[in-house]
Amino acid sequence: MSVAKPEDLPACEPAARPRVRDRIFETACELFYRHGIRAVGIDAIVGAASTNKMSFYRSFPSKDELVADYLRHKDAHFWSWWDEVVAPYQNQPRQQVEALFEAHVNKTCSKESRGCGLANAAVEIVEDEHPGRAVVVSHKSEIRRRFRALATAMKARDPEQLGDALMLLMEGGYLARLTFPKGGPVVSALRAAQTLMDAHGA
Amino acid sequence: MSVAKPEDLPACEPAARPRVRDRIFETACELFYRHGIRAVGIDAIVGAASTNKMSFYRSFPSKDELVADYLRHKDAHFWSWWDEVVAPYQNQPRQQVEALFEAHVNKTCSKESRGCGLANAAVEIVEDEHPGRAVVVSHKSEIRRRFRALATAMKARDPEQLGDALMLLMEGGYLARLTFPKGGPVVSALRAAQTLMDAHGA
DNA sequence: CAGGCATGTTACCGATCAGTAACTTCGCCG
DNA sequence: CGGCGAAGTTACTGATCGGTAACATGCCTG
Repeated sequence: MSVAKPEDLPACEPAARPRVRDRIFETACELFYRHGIRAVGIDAIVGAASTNKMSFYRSFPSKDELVADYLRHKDAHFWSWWDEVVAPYQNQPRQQVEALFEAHVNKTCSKESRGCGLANAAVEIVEDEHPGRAVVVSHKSEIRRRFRALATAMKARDPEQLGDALMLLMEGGYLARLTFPKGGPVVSALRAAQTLMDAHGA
Repeated sequence: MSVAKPEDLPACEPAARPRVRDRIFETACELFYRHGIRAVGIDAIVGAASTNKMSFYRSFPSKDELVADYLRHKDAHFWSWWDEVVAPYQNQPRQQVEALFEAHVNKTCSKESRGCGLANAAVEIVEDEHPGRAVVVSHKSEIRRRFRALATAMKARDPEQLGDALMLLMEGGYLARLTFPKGGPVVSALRAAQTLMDAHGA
């Protein structure tokens, strides 16, 4: 592993892999999201990435580990999206939720959307031992935690109840997206969230 | 079922296949629901049903067609559940929705639950040509239609908006079930539905 | 008993799956 | 130029995928 002339400056990062690994990873992410995890094999990935299987296995220990990486990537991407959407409304939890739902509706209605990659993985990955399973579980737990925290911050009458309800609205939109070509019921998500927050006096 | 000496009454149904087909089908339904569609192969099904592949292909034209049958079965089962839950509350749409959500929460929290088989199929089946795809789409469309009809019947201020919101709550519960071992946010679904209906003056 | 039909058995097909070995080529840098 | 590492190439493994052919049973009924 660690090559780097040991004498001077061992280059903190492991030389930042040139490109093949990134090309494979990017391709895999798109294919997994668009067609599902089980539906996409290694051959399909390396084919689409214009490389070969050996180059793949030089960069990734196994498909399952690649899947876990894909899910970690989706997780990180999701939270940076969240933080970005929320940023303009410091200490305004209600506005934060509204911004989140507005952005969520837009994102989910776009024609490239296939819902939430993490949620889809929750359907496809059943085995507890799969390295991606833990990523999915902790992702969804964090969503619940954050919605409840927001509900608390906005002084809702029953914060846990409101937080859960908001999460259900969001997750439901992801799921519905898969069967309704234009998004379907998701379009009502923002107003539903507002109605709930109003009713909770927040 | 119907025995009937063949001399009279030629039994309109094709003699109601004895049992192998049913054994296979029942086994397949359980495996598909528990482990997912793509994760379960023909060999696994016939193995679990204590038969062999030939007997399978004498009863079903292909795996895809079996999957479609599985989904049609889930669909029929779902609507008979719905009608049953709703039956005691004729012309009381609000009570019908409450009964539906109460039953939904109970069902979804049970430890055998793996959410909604149709929704899970929406994740796994991406190809438009797959015979199961149409079943899933029409199932979800009908859910939306019914929720909107209920919202209309209860004279909600904005029936389409309320109907969609109720659907999102329900679908969200199915999805959350897959990551939260005890059901998670679903437990709040009934109260959320009530809050929404209250707010819509229904 | 004879016939017929539902089922079981075995072996196979070609395709694809995840994963590996051995060798060659390319491009960069000293 | 010489060398080294990253990448490409080809061929392969053994398992599993969906699906089929040919044949051997069993069992019920006429």
